[in-house]
Amino acid sequence: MMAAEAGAPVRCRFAPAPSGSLHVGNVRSALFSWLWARRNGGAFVLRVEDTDASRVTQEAFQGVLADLRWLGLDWDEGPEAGGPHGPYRQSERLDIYAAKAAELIGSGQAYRCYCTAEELEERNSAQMARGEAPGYDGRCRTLTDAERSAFESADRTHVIRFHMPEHEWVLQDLVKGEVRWAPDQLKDFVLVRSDGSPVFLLAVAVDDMLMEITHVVRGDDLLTAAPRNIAVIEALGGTAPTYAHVPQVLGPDRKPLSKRHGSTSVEAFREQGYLPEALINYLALLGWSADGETTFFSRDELIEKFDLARVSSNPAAFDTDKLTFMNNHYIQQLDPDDLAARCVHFLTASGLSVDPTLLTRAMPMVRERMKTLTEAPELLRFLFTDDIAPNDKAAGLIAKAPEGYLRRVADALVPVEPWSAESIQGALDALAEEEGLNRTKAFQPVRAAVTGSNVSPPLPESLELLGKERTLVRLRAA
RNA sequence: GGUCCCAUCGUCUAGAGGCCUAGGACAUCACCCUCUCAAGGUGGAGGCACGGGUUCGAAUCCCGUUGGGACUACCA
Repeated sequence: MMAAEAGAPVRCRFAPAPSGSLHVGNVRSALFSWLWARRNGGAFVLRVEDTDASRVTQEAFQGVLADLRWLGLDWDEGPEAGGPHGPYRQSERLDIYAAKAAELIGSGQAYRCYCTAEELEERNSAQMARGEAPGYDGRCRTLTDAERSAFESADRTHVIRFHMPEHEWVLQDLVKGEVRWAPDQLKDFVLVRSDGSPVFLLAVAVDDMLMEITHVVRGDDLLTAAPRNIAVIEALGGTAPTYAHVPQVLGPDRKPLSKRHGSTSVEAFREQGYLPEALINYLALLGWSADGETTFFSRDELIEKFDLARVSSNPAAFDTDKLTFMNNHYIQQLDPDDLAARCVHFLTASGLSVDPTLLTRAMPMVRERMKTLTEAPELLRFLFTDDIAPNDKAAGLIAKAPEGYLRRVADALVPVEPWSAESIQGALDALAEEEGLNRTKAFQPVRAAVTGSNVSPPLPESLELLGKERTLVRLRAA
């Protein structure tokens, strides 16, 4: 149960089940693992736990890879990257697990167990009744050859069960600290099912050992699996990695985050207009902090500052408001070309035909107004369609405007040259003064007539981008 | 039931015995700025779960209680 020898290159891994898009809780584990690898100049290994092949589709598998790529969590070894410890999909490693299971039987550290489900259940409840910790009692551990063949000829199926060494287990966890289990707490467990398929406990141990993983960063729901992982690795003559069990990510109700809480997948956040930069920064701060003061970290700063030893051991609730705040911050950081490129998808998805040049020019006036990219369409709609039927509030504003005001605005704008935000504002202000209107009263009807909404980006800038022709047409139509 | 993990503002956290009349951020409230909406600025309210110890001194150490969570599978 010793950590990998000091000085050895750090190798971290992320081992998701390919169940479609990644859950943000898993992403945080992946991020911490990735950061630790990068921080130490080590390798990040991606391994896919797809032994439950029946439910794994190629699409789900690709979804996981796509999520990691979108987030910028690149892997040095794994599917599509290759590496010296492949294959990296567990479904392609079945013969390896079988060989290791046979090896354990050969060395007497695992055995065939013929107990039926009914028998196990019966003995379990008896243990419970006696106030003992339930778990396998070791009955088949000492079967004689004769007893074994009797079971075989009676057509009994068997599993391969690991003989858990009966001593105290001490785990030095990077996040949880020292955790101990008494000798009678950890019972013999199944390595291979009766149909010959490996169980998670076998596959993980074998893979972590063979892939020479030095640090396992994963959710603390697996904390009690650690001594069993370690036991199997040691039984196979390997050196167990160091573990870091990070607490679960909770929902607003403080229950472990799940689909129940709405969209929690990377794909969902992407579709809701969140930036990978924001998601990464937010997730990094969920359970970790550099100093308690700093909020924004670039990727390089995270790599430089991240420390598993500073990861909090208490569970954290996911707060969409804070993520959204960070998203707005990162949107403001993007240059117009980049932001525009990221907005295109959302604009076209809502049926707008986008002029790329115009879109880029519009970015400076909307970027501090967008909390998510999904807000781009409503903010910029007026630029990319001429169907600008006023909403209720806009209609109200137009109705309340002084008689003929919009026509006079149009007339006042006709001579404006050059057609720039500055000169447009000058013309609008001059007219407002003549009419005895303050800016609110003067601008709102124009905004309503030109954009169809009571809310829009700054008016003079909007009119500049829209162009004189379209502006005048809309004013006269209203 | 048993074992293990966890417990600072609503939320994320700083805090590793005196620097804490507990700091920062999100959210919230007020004000400022202002052509709408944002963004930005200033300020306010808001917390050490409870009870015992240890100590000159505890958010920090120990024990207990309470409350969450995980595990206890031929799930992972």
